[in-house]
Amino acid sequence: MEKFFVSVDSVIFAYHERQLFIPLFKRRSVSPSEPFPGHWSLAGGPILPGEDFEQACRRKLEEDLGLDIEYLEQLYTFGAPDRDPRERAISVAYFALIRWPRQELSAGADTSDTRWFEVRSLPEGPYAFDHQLIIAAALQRLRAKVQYQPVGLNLLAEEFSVADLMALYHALLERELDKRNFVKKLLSFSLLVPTRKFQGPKGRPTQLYQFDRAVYQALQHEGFSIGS
Amino acid sequence: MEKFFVSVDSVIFAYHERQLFIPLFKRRSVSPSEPFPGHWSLAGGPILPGEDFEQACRRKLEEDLGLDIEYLEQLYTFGAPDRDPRERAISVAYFALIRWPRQELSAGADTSDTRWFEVRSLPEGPYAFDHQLIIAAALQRLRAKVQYQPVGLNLLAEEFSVADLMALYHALLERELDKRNFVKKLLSFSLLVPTRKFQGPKGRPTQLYQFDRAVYQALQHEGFSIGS
DNA sequence: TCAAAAGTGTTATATGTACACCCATGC
DNA sequence: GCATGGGTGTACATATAACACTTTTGA
Repeated sequence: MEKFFVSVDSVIFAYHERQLFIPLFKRRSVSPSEPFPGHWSLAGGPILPGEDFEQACRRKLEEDLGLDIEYLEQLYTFGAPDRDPRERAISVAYFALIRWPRQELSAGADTSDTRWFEVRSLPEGPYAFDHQLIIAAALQRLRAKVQYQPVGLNLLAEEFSVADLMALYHALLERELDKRNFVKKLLSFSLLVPTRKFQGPKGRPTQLYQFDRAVYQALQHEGFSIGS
Repeated sequence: MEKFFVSVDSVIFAYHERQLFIPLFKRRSVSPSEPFPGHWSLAGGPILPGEDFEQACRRKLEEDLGLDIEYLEQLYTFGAPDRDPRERAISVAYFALIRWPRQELSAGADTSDTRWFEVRSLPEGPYAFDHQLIIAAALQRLRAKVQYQPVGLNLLAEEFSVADLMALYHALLERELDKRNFVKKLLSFSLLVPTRKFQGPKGRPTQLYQFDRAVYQALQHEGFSIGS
């Protein structure tokens, strides 16, 4: 009976100024045995004894980024026999949604560089292990998810405008949405609760909203669609 | 860095006489170190070196049931620290769809009893490990899947009647479907290709169909819904 | 008064849903 | 001729999609 190395890796999404970002870590070559020095990689690492997968993800993200996770969902488990050049290793991948952090991110112990990449201009490479594959799977999942579930509670600030929310959908779906139909739909579910008006640097003030948590949760289970 | 036992476990679905079945194995107590003797368990076991998860699933199902798998999809990875009483072990769970086998099933090496259970009357227990949880997750996934993707190609015989297909949906969704609307929808996609008429023991002969593979595949990706 | 961003309704089309009777066969 | 299972169409309700101009503000 075989034993394998098991680690968790997380694809993290954060939303800022109407763009969607993923943080990637540039691996340092701390020891000669660490593979893929200088390659881009996800936040992740081994699971401690007694820890379950989610705890391991949260611990790693706290260690590497000093971040609390809003939402965590198991994505897929990657286990191609040759995915780690050293020996057989499997990765339980998660995808995480977070609020854009206020302060600068702390660099992790085994990384020399953390950078945020807009999802439509991810680096070409090189990527450590099969992390490029994992990122692609996470993006695909989030794109699918946005079509039949509410998304945004764990990415947007507490208060947000309809335009913010719509830009999130736009970033993911890469197609134009109709402003009027979009608002109409959301209001028809009473998913949005108006809070106050906010005057930006330019233009007419915008109405801010919060999600109605109960409705949000209900729609997560029942599903809905946003349409045009 | 920790190493864990890694195994695959498959929840298998097969459709026969308008009912949906899952095979379960009654564990023998071959050696005193094997846990859960006499408990119901899924087909599964360790992964061999050099084998990926899917290969391991297929090998196990061939060994245990002498079956070829039509469709295999990764379901979820279970890794609660206490799920195996012996030591830390994780299970990469798959769900499999197969055509109802013509001949009797062979009993596996480490099982004393294989039984097919209709999904609505699964045994109360006891189940080995967290296999009850895994089965519940698989059923939930198949129920969700049936709502937005075509299902049936890998469960039904090559030729089938609309009533067969509808009964499959009925078994999963546990609600009544409208015969007329059901046919109308499927024909509108040209998902069904008529083949020949079949005279059962009673009643009017029924029109048999095959799936149009190209349309089936397209709908798997695009998604669709069946409605009432 | 201009530029910037936000807000707002109506109509046509497509889709979904409800509903009941006749048909072909074997016995 | 009757019991069994299979087949079929229409009318109504709801949901989606397309579409452009006016409002509020700061500079």
